[in-house]
Amino acid sequence: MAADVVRRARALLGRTITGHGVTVRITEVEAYGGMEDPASHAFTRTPRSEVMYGPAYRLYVYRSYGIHFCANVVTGPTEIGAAVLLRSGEVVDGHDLARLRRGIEGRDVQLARGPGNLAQALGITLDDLGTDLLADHPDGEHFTGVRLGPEHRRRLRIASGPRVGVSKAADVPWRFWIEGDPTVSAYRRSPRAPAPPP
DNA sequence: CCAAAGATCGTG
DNA sequence: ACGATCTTTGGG
Repeated sequence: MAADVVRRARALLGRTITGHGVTVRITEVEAYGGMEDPASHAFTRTPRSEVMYGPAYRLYVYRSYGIHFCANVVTGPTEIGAAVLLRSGEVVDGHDLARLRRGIEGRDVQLARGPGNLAQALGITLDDLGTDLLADHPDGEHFTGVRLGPEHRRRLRIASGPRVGVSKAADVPWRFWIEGDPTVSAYRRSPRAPAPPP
């Protein structure tokens, strides 16, 4: 369970995800342990988080601070509610569209840096809630949905640390990123979290 | 019914 | 350090 979502979180690093014409290589993620994890939206079962209890590799999307969307990969098993928040990525295709959606030019490392920015670059909204991220699509036509790319093969140097922005379980080191990658976001502790241990 | 919180981000 | 912005959640 806990080990499972962590393993799947780490396995998402280096893998690509395509959203509505933009593809990113995932460089930073956070694991959330579902009903056992006080920081998870699935800690208490509510309508919002219902898809988290469903089958693995579906998309869980929520609105953050009324402003952004955040995209998560549900990791199963069903009824547990575990999921992985996609925090940052490197845009590898659809740069123009990503720049347009983000309203910035130039600094491409910032196109999908941070979960709100990543979802925006991929064009992910609540309309995409529940999407099967592994469903294959007929090729030949331009694909406009959301899908994960093939599993990443090579070994990566992975670093870890506490999750960003959570007020509960604030010191659980379930944030994972590709060491040294410039697209990884900065750590920010929640102001509501209790003081860190010495 | 109402109040509060929130897995953020850009600016100052 | 702060505000934007709004949905969801939980308490009374």
